[in-house]
Amino acid sequence: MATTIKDIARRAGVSAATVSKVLNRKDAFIGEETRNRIWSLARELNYTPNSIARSLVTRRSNVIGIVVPDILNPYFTELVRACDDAARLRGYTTILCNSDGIAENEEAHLSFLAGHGVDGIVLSASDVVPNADLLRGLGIPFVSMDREIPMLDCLAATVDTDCRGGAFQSASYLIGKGHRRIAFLSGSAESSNTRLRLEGFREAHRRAGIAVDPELVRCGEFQHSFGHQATLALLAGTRFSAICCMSDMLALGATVALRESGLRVPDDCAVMGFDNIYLAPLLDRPLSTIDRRIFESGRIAIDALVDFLDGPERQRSAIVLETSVVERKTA
Amino acid sequence: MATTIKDIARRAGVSAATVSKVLNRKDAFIGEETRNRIWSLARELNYTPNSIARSLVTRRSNVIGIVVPDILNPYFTELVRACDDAARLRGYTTILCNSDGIAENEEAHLSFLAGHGVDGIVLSASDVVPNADLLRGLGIPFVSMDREIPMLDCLAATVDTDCRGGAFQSASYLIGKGHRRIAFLSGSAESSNTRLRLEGFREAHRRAGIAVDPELVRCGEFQHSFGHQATLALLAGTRFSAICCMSDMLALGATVALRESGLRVPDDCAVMGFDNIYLAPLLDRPLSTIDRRIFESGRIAIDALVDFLDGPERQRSAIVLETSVVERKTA
DNA sequence: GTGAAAGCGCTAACAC
DNA sequence: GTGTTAGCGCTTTCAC
Repeated sequence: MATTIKDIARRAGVSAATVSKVLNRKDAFIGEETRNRIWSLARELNYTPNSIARSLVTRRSNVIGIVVPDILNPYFTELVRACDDAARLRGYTTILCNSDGIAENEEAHLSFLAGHGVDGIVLSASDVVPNADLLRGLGIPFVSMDREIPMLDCLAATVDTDCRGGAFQSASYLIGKGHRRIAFLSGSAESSNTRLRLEGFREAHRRAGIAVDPELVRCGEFQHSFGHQATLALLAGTRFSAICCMSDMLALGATVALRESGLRVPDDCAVMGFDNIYLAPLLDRPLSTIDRRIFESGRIAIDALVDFLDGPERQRSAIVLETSVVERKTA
Repeated sequence: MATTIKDIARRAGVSAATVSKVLNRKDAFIGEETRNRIWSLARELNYTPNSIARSLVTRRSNVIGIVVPDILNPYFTELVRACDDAARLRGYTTILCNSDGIAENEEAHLSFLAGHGVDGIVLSASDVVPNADLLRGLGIPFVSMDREIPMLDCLAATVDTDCRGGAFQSASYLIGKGHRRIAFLSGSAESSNTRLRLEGFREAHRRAGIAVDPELVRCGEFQHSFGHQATLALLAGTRFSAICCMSDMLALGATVALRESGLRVPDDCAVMGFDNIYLAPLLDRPLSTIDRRIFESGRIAIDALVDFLDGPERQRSAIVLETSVVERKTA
C-alpha cells in the first residue's frame, strides 16, 4: 500500500490539510518546525502524490493528449518526441494515441483522452477532417496541426507548415537545376494538404514558363510503398528527369524503385523529399529535401497550447512555419 | 461541464448507483426498461465516463506505462507501437516516457507513472541497471526488456532477445561468405548486452578456427554516429572485409562511412545490421540484418504483463526470443 | 429491482 | 498556524 497524505498526517500529529498545504508549498502560514517534520516524513515514507486523486479535485491533470496517425512514420515520431520534450519542460506529460488515419479511431481516442481528463490535446494531421461536433462537445482546448479545421471555442491554436511554399521551393530548386519534366508524388488528392502543394508545384512551373504534364502528377499516400509503386508506374509510361516528392518516405520509395530499374540518383533522375526527417541526412545517399522544422513545430504547438491553458486571456494563435531547401546528394 | 452519472440518474429518475451498475453491465438485477432508459440518456447526453474518478475507487487505471530510452530510435519506435497496439487489444492504453538512457530520468518517470496509477510498466533496455529499490518500493508489476534485472516480487516477466545467438548467427553468416577479418561494432562495452553479443561473435570465429583481432572490436553506442565514426577509425588503422554491427543504426552509420571513403557495399565491404527495423528493407540498398521480432516482443511483453495483472495466480514468465538471419543486399 | 451510504486520496474554503 | 468540513465522480456493500 502506497503511503498517503493521511499516513504522514498521523505520524506528524497534524491534519491531512496541513500536510497537503506543505507538500504543495502553500505553507506561508505553517510553522517552520511542522513543515520540516512533514517533509522529512514524506521522504522517509517514500511518499508519491496520487495524481489521480489530485486531478479529481483540481480538475487539472497536467497531461496533454497527442493524436497522430502513426508513430512509426518518422515524421510523427519526431513530432511526438518534440511535443513530449516541450510538454515536460512546461510541467506536463503526454499520452500518445495512434489513429492510423481512421476517423473512428480518432474519435475513440479523443473520447478516451477526455475521459482521462487531459488538459489539452494536440491533434495531428491525417486526411480526415476532424469531427467538429465531437471536439466542441468535449470542450477540451486543442491545437490542430497541418489541417483545415473549423473555428471552435476550444481551438487554442493552429500550427501549419507552409506546404504551398515548400512545394514551390522544391520544384523551383529542381527547375533551377535544369529539369523540365518533373514528376510530383504526394498523398491523397482530396486533402487540402496535397492541393496546396500541387498549387505550389504548378506555380513554380508557371513562373518558369514550363507546362506541367498531368501524366507526371501522382497522388495516393505519403507512404514509402506508394512512392515505390508510383515511380515504377511512371517509369513504365513516360519520361522525366526528377521527382518532387511530398514526403521523405515517398522519396525513399521512389529511390528504391529507380535503383531497381537500374537508374542512378541523381545522375539519371534527381529526387527531392519533403519533411527533412532526422534519417534524411543519415542515409547511404543523403536525401535532398525540404525542411519543415518538425521539432520546432512540436515545441510551438505545445507552447501555444500551454499558454492557452495557463494564460488567463486564452489567446488563440495561428502559426505558419516556413520551409527551406536542404541540398544534399539526391538532387 | 461534462455530463456525469448523476445527471443521468436525475433525468432517469433513479439513483447514481443504478446508473453505474447499468453502464458497467452489472445489471443482472436491473429492469429491462430502466436499463434502456439509462443507455439512451447516456447516448443522448454524450456521456463519457470519468476514468479518473473510476480509477480512484477501483484502484485500476487500465493504463500501462512504457519507459524506453528514446522513441526516436527506430527500434524503440517499433517496440512502442507494438506495445501500444497490444495493450489496446487487451483494453489498456499506454503512457510513454523517454529516459534518454539517463538513470535519473528513468527514476523520475517511474515515480511519475506510479503517481498516475498505472497498473503496470514495461521497462526497456538502456545500459543502466534499473534501481531495484525504487521498483520494489513502487510495487507496480513490470516487465523488463533486454536487461539483466534482480528478482523482485513485482517482476511480471522478462523478455529478452537471444543476443548471443544473434551475434553468433551474424558472424557465422559472414564467415560463411568467406570473410575472415570481420569488424565488430556494438554499444557500451560495460553492458551485458554487448558482452553477450561479443561472446556470440567470438564463438562463431572459434568454431571456424579464426582468431578475432582485438583491433577490430569497437564498442561505444548503438547510434548511427558511433557507427560512422568507428568505421572511419577502423578504416584508418586496419583491414577488414565485413562489419558485423549490433544495431541497424550502427550499420547505417558504417555504410555512410564506407561510401564516403569510396568503398562499395557489399563488394568492397559487407555490412550486417541487427534488429531488422522496418526501415531496413526500405533503404536504397536494403540492409542484411538479424531479425529480432521487434513487434512480437512488444506484444509478448504486454501479454505477459496483462496476464500477470489479470490472472489470479500471478505467474511470472521468462521469455527469450530467437533471432534469424535476413539476407538482403549489404552482405 | 433499486437506493443509501461510505469512501477512494486529495484540495480548498473557512473556522478557530 | 492548524483543523474541520465538504466534495470531486465514481463504485460497492448492504439494506429494503
